[in-house]
Amino acid sequence: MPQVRGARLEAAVLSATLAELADTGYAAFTMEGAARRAGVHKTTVYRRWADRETLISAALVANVAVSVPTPDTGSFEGDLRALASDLVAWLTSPVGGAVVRVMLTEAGRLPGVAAVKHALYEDRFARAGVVVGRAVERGEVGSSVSAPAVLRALVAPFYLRMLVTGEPLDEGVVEAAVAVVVCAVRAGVL
Amino acid sequence: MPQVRGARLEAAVLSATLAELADTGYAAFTMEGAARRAGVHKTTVYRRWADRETLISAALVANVAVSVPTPDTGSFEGDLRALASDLVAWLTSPVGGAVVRVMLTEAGRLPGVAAVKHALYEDRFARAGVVVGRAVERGEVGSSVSAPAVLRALVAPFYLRMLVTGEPLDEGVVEAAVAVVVCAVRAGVL
DNA sequence: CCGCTATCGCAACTGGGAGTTGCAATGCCT
DNA sequence: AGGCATTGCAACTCCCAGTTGCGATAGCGG
Repeated sequence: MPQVRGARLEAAVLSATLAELADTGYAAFTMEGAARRAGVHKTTVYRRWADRETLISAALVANVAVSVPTPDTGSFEGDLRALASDLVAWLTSPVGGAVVRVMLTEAGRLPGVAAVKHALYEDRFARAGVVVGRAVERGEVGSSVSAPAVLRALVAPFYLRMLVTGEPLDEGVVEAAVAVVVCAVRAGVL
Repeated sequence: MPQVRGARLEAAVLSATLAELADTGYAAFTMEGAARRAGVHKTTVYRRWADRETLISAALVANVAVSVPTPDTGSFEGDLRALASDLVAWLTSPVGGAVVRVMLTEAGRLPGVAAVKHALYEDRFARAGVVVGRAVERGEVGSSVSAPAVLRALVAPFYLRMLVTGEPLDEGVVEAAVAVVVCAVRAGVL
């Protein structure tokens, strides 16, 4: 068993941390468990990350999806579908699911995590603004449509299923959400 | 300082447990902290509840809103508004907010809590079924409307704000949610 | 009013995980 | 091969979960 060190070790520990979080949850997470899973000694973990919260924050921050391209399918409905599909794919992926779940529950109290959350939302709302703006230019929707309201209405059902009811997420849910948003926008209630 | 015992003590400990959960969160919750807040010794807590999880489950179960009357305002929109307002009032109350937050995050793994959650959802869906059924009888909506879909669409925005974005919950949010649902039902997409 | 008993407070204990320290071992770069 | 940074390891303190035995007390019936 060759001793691993440096960047490979760091990546192994962060990955083990995420796996451990997914398995046991935030409350039952232990530094020793993560170290053991990474095949590394506890002291080594503490040399790179000050404490439990710092390690967990780092693992989450390293795994949030960064800038993906803003969809441009040529139609408002197509763009909404693309946005929704991307989010559902992320939420249903093993890593994404674990990251979001932990980030939105106990770890949301950690300042580093809160900052990343905020930046992520800024990005998402900006993206929705671009999509809505193009739809307005095309004359598909009125100029009074609120982009944040559209985004909230679009994603709310996914988080409800994931965090509250525990119901599964599939393409049918995406279609339903898109249909509701399109209908609400046409009726002028968003 | 007179020694408290019996039923009053039990109530004090459960209340302190909820307060402690709201303050520190599930992960940082300690039996000694809850006991101290209740003005009671740690041993006494362990005599009534086997362990940490049992105590937390008991505190949550004792504080979930039990059967409230199903609204019957005479109109579909009025009933939806009543359902939504009740939920928002519960979510924004100190006790309700804490209970829901803890129940939907880490404590959801506890079997006793999961059972209560399930029962609560059954009740909510049944209530929504009654409201939709009456609207169908009145001819306000088509008979193909899905009551679970209506309920999900109605409540999703509240949980999104509470658990994901952290945005405030007020009557404006209720109105917006009701408007979207009414519009979607009329368009036949729910 | 007094004693009986269930209940509570308290101190002391084990066990495990957080976080720290000093030292020996090992990998990597020159 | 030598030097240096990094890792492994053992030993420590501290805090909280959970347990035990005993002394104190409240509220009960007589």
